[in-house]
Amino acid sequence: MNEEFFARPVLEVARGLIGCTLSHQDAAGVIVETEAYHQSEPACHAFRGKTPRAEMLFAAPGTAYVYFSYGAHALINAVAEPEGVGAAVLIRALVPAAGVVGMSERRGGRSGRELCSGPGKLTQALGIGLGLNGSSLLDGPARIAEPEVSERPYRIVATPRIGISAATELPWRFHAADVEHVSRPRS
DNA sequence: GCCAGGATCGTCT
DNA sequence: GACGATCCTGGCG
Repeated sequence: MNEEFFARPVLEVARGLIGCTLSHQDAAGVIVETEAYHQSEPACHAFRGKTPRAEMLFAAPGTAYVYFSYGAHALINAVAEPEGVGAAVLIRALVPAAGVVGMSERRGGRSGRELCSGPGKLTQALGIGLGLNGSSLLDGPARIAEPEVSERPYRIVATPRIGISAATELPWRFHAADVEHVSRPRS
């Protein structure tokens, strides 16, 4: 995994991250669901420019953008596109791959699908907090690695994004088909 | 198993 | 002063 991977158009990065592994400390999981956000559309925090919160979205590709949502949950994004462009990919769901015991402890004893099937759940399971905002996903505490096999193991489908009220028509959510561990829309 | 409602706080208007 | 890129709990069947 290198900076060039993240410097591409955000939609390509969002699709390309499916099947990659996100790790932090001794825990890791395979990414099976992502969403793309870009400064050109109103659902993106960078839509209104470089506000203090959104500033990290304009940082170097491969930077982690971590922020608090609904007062209680940390959500992690991978900054995409060349430096200076406000865009990032929200990691929405993982299939647990390593350190499952620790993940279960941090998730209050839950197991299986309930460990990582949501953006707030997976940060809690991996122990990722606000302190990781601005760190590198290439060589920082939390890292993203490409699959060991060259071929993509998952068939990927694109659907509308979840939990937003603006630009809901864009099919910028990507997830692995036929995988149980993706998050479920509240409908 | 399903649904309704509450928690909770940083950020921008 | 309102609003979220959400999750958990409790009530009911």
